Amino acid sequence: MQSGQEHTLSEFRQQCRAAGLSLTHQREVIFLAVTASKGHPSPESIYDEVRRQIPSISLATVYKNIRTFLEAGLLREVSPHHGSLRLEANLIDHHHLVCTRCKAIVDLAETDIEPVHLKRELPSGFRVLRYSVEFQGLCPDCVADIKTP
Amino acid sequence: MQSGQEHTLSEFRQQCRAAGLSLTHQREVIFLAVTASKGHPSPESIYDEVRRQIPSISLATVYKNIRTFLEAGLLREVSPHHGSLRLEANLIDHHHLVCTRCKAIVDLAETDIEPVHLKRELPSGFRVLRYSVEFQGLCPDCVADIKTP
DNA sequence: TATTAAACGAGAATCATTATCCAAATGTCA
DNA sequence: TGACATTTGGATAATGATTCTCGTTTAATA
Repeated sequence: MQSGQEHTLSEFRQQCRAAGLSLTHQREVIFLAVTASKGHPSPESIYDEVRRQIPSISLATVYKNIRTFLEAGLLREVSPHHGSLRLEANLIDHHHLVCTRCKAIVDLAETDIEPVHLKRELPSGFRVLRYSVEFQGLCPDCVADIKTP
Repeated sequence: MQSGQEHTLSEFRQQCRAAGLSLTHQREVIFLAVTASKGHPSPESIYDEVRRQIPSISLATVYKNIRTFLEAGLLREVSPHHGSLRLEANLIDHHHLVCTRCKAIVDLAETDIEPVHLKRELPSGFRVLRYSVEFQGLCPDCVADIKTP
């Protein structure tokens, strides 16, 4: 185990306890693999990584625990609607309101927000073509559903 | 056919001509179904809609043409990495640089941009919990690849 | 340490999407 | 306009990602 993971590990154990999740070796290795990954890994790439330490682990176990961690708030998914392709015919720059509960997406006109300003230079060499702001939250329907379940 | 689609339709025909795409009845109905949809439809929901006008259409035809439209730039997909779940352990608010070519995602600290300001109220009832800015473009590697293929 | 509930592993099942292959429609040019 | 070459459509098989099932193993706790 590399140095620097001890802290993450004890934090992880504490988070599991707080969330009422059993501590298993598989869970520790999976979670550490995600945090150790510099990028934004896919379940498959985590599986590849974890198998180096637990060759017998099942892909289903990786998926199951990733989902558990997402539900417990220990991990987050980058895109709130990765499951199915979503289309738009509006090619003009604009922004999105996304309901994290029902996955609804509502457009917000480019002119509805002040232009975004960078405080510093971007990582070298990245060529930005456009940007869009994603406001995450709850749509009116889901707000109502939560208040009166 | 509802009023107001004639304009979209003639525009569509012109875009197809410009892109060298054959004009078919299926393509027209599919494209109009996407533009008529107020939200951000999935292929499946477009299929359901289109079948009301062309009951014999195949789901594969819908997918094929959606892909064609995306490649020709007639449509856009909402999420640049919808294909596979991507994780992050960084729960602190931050932003993303996304390479539209190789799908790489790089974090940008919350403090790297000026706070986003709304010019007007959001659509009523939407409760915003957080926002993040997605800068789309090309990462250094892909910039280099394009220059020297 | 014995009991019980939760988690694991293997593989089947499901869902979204793409590929294949033949028939039908489109585009073009004489 | 008619014939031909090309593209597209429809049906269905195949693939890839993800979830489910079920019998076995492990963790939590008394």
